[in-house]
Amino acid sequence: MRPDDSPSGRKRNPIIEEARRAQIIAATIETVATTGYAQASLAQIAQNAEISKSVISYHFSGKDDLLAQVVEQIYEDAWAYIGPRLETETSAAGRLRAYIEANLQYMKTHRNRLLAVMTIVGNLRAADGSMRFPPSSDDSVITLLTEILEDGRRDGEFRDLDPRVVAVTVGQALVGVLGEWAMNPDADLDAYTAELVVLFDHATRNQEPHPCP
Amino acid sequence: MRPDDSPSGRKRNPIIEEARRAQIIAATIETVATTGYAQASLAQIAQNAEISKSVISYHFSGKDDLLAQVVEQIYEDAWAYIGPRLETETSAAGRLRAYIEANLQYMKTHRNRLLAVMTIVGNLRAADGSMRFPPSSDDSVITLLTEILEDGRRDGEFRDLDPRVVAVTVGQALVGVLGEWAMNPDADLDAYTAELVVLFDHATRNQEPHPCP
Amino acid sequence: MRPDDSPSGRKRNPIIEEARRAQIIAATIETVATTGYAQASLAQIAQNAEISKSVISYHFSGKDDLLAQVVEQIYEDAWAYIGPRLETETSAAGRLRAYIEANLQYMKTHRNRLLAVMTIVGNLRAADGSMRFPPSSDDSVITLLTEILEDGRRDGEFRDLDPRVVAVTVGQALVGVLGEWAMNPDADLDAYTAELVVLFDHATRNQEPHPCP
Amino acid sequence: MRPDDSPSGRKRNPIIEEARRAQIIAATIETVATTGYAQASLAQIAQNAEISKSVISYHFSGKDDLLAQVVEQIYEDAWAYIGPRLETETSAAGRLRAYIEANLQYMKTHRNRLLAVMTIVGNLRAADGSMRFPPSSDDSVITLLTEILEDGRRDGEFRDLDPRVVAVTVGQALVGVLGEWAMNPDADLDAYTAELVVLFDHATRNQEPHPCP
DNA sequence: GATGAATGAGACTTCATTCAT
DNA sequence: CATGAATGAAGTCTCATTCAT
Repeated sequence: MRPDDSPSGRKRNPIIEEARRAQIIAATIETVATTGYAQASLAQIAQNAEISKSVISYHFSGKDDLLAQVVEQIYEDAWAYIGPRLETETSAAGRLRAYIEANLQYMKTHRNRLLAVMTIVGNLRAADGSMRFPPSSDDSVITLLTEILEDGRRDGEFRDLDPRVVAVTVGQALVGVLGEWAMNPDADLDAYTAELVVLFDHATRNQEPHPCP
Repeated sequence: MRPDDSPSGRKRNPIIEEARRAQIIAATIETVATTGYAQASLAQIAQNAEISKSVISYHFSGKDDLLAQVVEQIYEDAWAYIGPRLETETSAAGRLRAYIEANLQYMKTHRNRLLAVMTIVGNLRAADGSMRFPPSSDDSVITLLTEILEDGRRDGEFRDLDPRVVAVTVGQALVGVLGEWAMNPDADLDAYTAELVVLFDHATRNQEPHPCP
Repeated sequence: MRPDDSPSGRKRNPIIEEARRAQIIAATIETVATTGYAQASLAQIAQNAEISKSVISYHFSGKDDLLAQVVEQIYEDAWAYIGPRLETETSAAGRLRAYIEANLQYMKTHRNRLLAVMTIVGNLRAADGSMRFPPSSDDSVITLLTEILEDGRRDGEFRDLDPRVVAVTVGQALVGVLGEWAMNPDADLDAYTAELVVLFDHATRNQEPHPCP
Repeated sequence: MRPDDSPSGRKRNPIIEEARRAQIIAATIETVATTGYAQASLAQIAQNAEISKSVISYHFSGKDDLLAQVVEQIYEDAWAYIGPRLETETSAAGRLRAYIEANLQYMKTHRNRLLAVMTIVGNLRAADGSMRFPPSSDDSVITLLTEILEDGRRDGEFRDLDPRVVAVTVGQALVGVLGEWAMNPDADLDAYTAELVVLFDHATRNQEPHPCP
């Protein structure tokens, strides 16, 4: 039974609780990133965390719950890094560039989180067989990018593009570059970042006919 | 044990052999696409194929072998459709557009193959835990796109882009759009295709300053 | 460890102690009656009692101890109700009838105790696999009924029956009627009671040949 | 997956199949009778049967399925013994006596089946917590006895009794005597049988006032 | 060529129990 | 006196694989 379900009103120790949760989530990220979805059994995770299997059952209601919380935790964490870096930008193009750069920077410093989130998102299914997460990018990311692109188009910064298609493309381009880097850690992710920024600048910017003298 | 290894005195019947192989692969595609990687047990696949589990073991050396052959079969099949459609194009931009269109068209008519290949590629691992396939796009696809982009840049059709980064981006953009459509079959894939064509045209084309009269 | 065994310097508080014991036993009866033996885990019981699992371990030396005490408590309670109702009877037949009626009346007003005791008695085993309680009826009940029947036979009230067999039969007949009512709470337990009284009156009474005039 | 679910139309070997089924059921009866419900794990059963645990899963869809089939098998078997012994009787009283005698005789020669069926019936629950079998006696037994009693009452053989209550009482009396014997194998079951026959003869027979000369 | 049957490893989960606080 | 946390054993079940037929 999860502690939350306990009707006891007595003291709990949220610090230890949270510490264990974090430890288990970290071990899960490590295990999933290293061994893949199918091999990431609770036994492996517990071994990596150097705890007993049942501790996981004690803190999470099951394997699916654990994996889902891992993804949500990473999304939250990533957004805590990216969000502030968007607010300092004034133009839509600036925010688009900032998003691309911040996203790649975050993942660059958290390779295993990237691998774990990609793996889990692509595999975790609900009981009815439907996917538990949208593929590859959080829905809120697509929404955000769509808004940026709409803003830019309305203000004339961007050409007359389809915001949603381009948003999806940006999201997947990031995943693509990250996937390349995931497979080949020696790839120059900074160079990729720079190139992507230029690419989407070209792809989105409004190219008015030059006023000829 | 595969028949090839068996010095059995029986006559081999390559026709039946091949028919069974195809039947099993088809059932695997169906099963993986419908139920996901984890649920695609040999039992499920055999049930879909209306054969006994042991038949699979007879024709394939194991589950991994089966899944790998499924992917290779689909790649082969897709290329048989796409390849000819590139040859009629003369410009690099034309070939880039043709690739995007042909790829999406093929997947549009083979939804389950798309789902199966995405699922397997993202999950199948070698014994050492490393991925058995590059993520999301066949290496040969990236190579092809890289060549097209290099040609275009050399000939001045394209701007001074990084061919590999853009190639990866194109590949992932396709996967992204396909992923969208995979989740929401009602999405207008043709509209997405058109948008992608325009997007990458903008993203790659050389925008020389207009010669003013 | 039970407090009795602990030479702790703390003051014992027998009032709280007993209150907790009663609360836990009540929750156990409720849980066993409602969910069955296998589902009656300490966690479930603790949840029903709105206490922590460890409290149970503190007051009882283990699950088996708890269950055994539940049964003994119910037997004690039932006898406190039935006993006085026998003392007012003078004939063996009257005491037999009174026992049947009082037993069924007690269970009628304590349905969950009935269910709990039937469940536990039928399942709780000693370490060597032997049953911890005689099946369905307390030994002392059989002894009591046997004595009543012996008295009645000796005094000529009853026919020449085998006291023990009839005693067991009475006991099981009660269980049988209660079982019926346990499954179908709408059954008319009072009608059953009346019928049983008549039945065992016929079954036991000495039917001397009528002295014909 | 159970073989029944296999869509393969190819040959099955019902002989081996049935032999294994019988072997597993026998081992289950043995295990449940000996160790009780809670201790009768699949591991124990498999060990008694000297097979692997998974063989059980192969032939039965789960533990509940196995236990339910054990009960049904025993009921069937018992009826195959009892049924013919009723048909030779012409009076209701004769059939009542024959049922009592045949039932006890069957169980006397199959002590473990008795113990197993009592144990399983009292414990096996459906997913919603409700019992899977009526307590202590098959419904069809109660129905049969009720019919016999109704017949006897209609024909004037029996007094004006409540057929259902008496039927339940007979059923439970049998269980009671069997329970006694189950606990104490040295008990004289034949004596019990004779006593029960007399008891229910007295309890049911119509005692018309003797016609005095 | 194909199959039914069997296997053993390993998966997830639940449970009664213990211990420091 | 009570608790939250942790444990390890055991439970049921699924799976890929093998083998005699």
